[in-house]
Order: sequence, then structure tokens, then C-alpha cells
Amino acid sequence: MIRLHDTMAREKRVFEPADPARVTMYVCGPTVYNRAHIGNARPAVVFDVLARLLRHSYGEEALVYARNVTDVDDKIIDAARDEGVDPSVITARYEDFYLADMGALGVRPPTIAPRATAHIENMVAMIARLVEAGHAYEADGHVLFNVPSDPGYGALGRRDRDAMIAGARVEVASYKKDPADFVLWKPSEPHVIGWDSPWGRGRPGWHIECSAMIERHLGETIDIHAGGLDLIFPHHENELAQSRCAHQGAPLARYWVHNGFLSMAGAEKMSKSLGNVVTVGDLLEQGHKGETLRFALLSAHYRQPLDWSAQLVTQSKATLDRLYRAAGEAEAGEIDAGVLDALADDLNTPLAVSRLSAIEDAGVLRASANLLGLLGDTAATWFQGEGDTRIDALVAARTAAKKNRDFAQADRIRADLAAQGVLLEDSPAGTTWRRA
RNA sequence: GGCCCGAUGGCGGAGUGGUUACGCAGAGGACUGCAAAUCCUUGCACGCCGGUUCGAUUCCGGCUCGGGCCUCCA
Repeated sequence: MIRLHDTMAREKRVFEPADPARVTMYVCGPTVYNRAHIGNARPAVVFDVLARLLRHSYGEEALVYARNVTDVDDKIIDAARDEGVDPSVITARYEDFYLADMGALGVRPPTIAPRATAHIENMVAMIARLVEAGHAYEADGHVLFNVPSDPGYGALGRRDRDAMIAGARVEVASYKKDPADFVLWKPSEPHVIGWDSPWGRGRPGWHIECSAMIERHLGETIDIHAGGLDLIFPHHENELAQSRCAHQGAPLARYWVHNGFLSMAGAEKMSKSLGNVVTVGDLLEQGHKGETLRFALLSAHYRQPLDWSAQLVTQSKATLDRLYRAAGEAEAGEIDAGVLDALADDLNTPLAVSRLSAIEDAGVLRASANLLGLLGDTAATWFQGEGDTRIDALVAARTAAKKNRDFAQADRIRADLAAQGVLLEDSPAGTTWRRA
């Protein structure tokens, strides 16, 4: 039995998919105009664990997991203009980076990774339905969703209209019938990327992309809709409103799951203006292994805030080293019930990780860690990588020196290797080495 | 201003109305030519003030501090 914290209900609920043979999950993916930072990686990693748990529980083929790629957006248009290239150059580049970065973090590709630009027709059709049903209107070249037409609006984000209007930080466009109305379609200048539509040449608003792609690939009501906490409002609230109004009141998702924020050493959210953005690429280039970063991301419960720091990475590496030693070269066996229970209880990854430490059987340890996307390598690969005949030769030379009781020579070799980040470990079976 | 969330030992981080995980780091011991790794032992905590209770880190209220959202930021 899996339990998940549902943002709509504000409490943990037993997870029951509408159809156990086809469990549907949608996670808001990247807008591809820059490199993913470590905070962007948190939902990808966390919901990758959820996907693994669901596949384990309902069957490998039962899960239909979609994570979109937003490849039409004003930030992309700006980046393309700055570089003097077509937007597709920007989006292709950063989508590739994203996939590579997530791959390094052990994130399995979703079942479907739909691109917004490939679903313009679906968006236009959905917008047309909303206009027809009186939930949207055309104004000044835009098509806007009329928030007062949806009595259920605001339930997810738990805010009432007065509060929204009172707290608005952005000036309300004059063509809006209601200050809370939001854009479904907006006009594109001739030189800006755009598509023909019943309302003229333009491009979609952000929220409609997800609604249309969910409808197209997963259906009207999906089991799980997930993403970062910051997306609850307005993104998910608006998606929910559009979809519900386009589908005769059918709810968009049966469970809403949101991950907490990652902060940077100290507290504040990562942002360009603070200059504290750390990308996944930066961390990998510094020599950290993707799995170490993944472990660090899973060290806190997904709904808790997580403060990223150099020490967190160091501790994660040390803990992983020990787990790898314990797992050795063993083949995956059964999954530990305690680990499974921890994950099934609202994805309690810290508890699951702590229970890994108590597992005695190496095969059970490996299988249980695999469920978290950890311990995917053998210990030899983890510690030594591709291997190194030069190091092997030096280790052999030291072993010979030790046999001759020339400890000075043996220690000199060991110190030289240590200076290169190679640590030796003697055992009755011989000497092994590992990279620090 | 409105709404929401968090506060646990040197660090990370679960959990619980009463015997207080686990990991990292530290200390002592075993092992080792010496180390490393491993094993054993070990010290260290529940933001502040009230309330409920026989008893609160755990429930309730207030406060302080920190964080997030308030129309396109995971």
C-alpha cells in the first residue's frame, strides 16, 4: 500500500490508481533555455524514485510517465535573439544537456517526453473548446481564460480572489475582463516564432501546454500530477482550471504531489540575481559523481526543504562508499521490506536510506538500493572506474616490496599514489585500490 | 499585506505522548609492519514562552528565527 501526500487534500492519502493496469503520472519538466541547476534536479530525481516505486508495485509496463519539455517560451525567444539563432537551436542544445544531466543523476527517461511545439494543434483545439464553452475570450489579440467562469478556481493554491488581487505584484493588463484572468494564447510579432490559429498568428501561454499534452497522452484525469512547490500557484491551479473546464468538470489529477525547495548553503533560494546558482554540470565537472548528487538529493524527505552545501556532498559520498563496500559485487536479490515500506509511506527516502545500513545480505542491499536508483554499479566500478594498469603495476610493486619487508619503499609508493588521489586497502586476499 | 511551510545532537536527518532511529564526522579498542578498510565501544539533541496531561521533543496557543508563493521560478 502506497500513501502519498496530496496537496489538494493537504494530507497523506492511500494511493489508488483509477486503473492499476495503466497508472498515469505527469511531472512538469524543464523549459529548455539554460542548464539545469541542482534545484531543478530535485523533482526529476524525487519523482524518478516515485516512478520506480510505482513500476515495482504495479508492473514495469503499467506506469505511463510523462515529463514535458517546454520548448516555446519568452525566455527561449530572448535567448535565441541574444545569440542570433533560431529558437530551435537553443531548445535542442539545452534539451540535450538536460537529458545528459539527468542521466548522470540516474534518472530513468520517462515513458513520454512530449515537446510543447509538437502539440500546438492540441492546444488550439482545447482553447477553442474553452472559448466555445464560455470559459475563455478573445481580447486584443490574446485569448484569456476567464477565472470567474470557474467556481472551483483557487482550491489547489488555497487562496481567494480578493487575496490574489490584493497581492498582485504585476500590473493588470487593461484588456482583461478580470484581474485574475490568464493567457491561453498570445500574438506573435512577425519575426517571433508563432503558429496560425483562429485568433491569428501567435503562440501558447505556459499553462495550456501542460493541459493539452496531458489530455493528448494521458487522458482527462490522471493519477498523479507532480512538480515543485512553486508551481502550485499559478501554474497548476491554472492547468487544473483549464482542463476541468474543457472536460465537463472532470478533475485533472487524482493526487497532486509537490516537492519542497532546495536552498543554497545558508538559506536562500537559488537565483541568478543572488549569483548562487550551481548547475548539475558544474558539480559534475568538479568531479562529483552523479550518484553522489542523487544521494544528497534523496537525503531529505522530498517535501522538506533541503539546504545544499559542500558538506552535504562530502557526507553523501562517504555514506555511498560504505554502502558500495557492503554491496561489493553481489547480484541484486530480494528487496528489503523495511526499505519498501519507507518508500511506500509518502516516499520517505531518508528513512529508506537509513534502513539500507541495517541490511546484512549484500544482494538484498543492492536490490533495495536499486529501487532508489542507487548502487547501480559494482563496487569495483564505483571505486576504480575503468581501471588503470599503471596503478595496478604500482600496487604490484608495493606488494613485492612488502614481501621483501622493504616497508620504506612500500610506504613511498603508497604515499605517491595517495597524492594522486588513489587510496590502498590491504586485506588477507591482497591489496585493492580506490579513487578518493 | 495575504496564504503556506519549516525549526531535532558538531553536521545530515527520521520518528515518537512515557524506554529517544540511522548515517557522516569525533573519541577509545581490536585488526595491521604502519596505515586504510572492517568490527566493537562511546560522547552529543528535540528554537523560546505558556497550556493540556500523571508525563511532551511529540498535542494546543503565542512568540522568535528561517524559507516559499501571491500570474509564466523546480
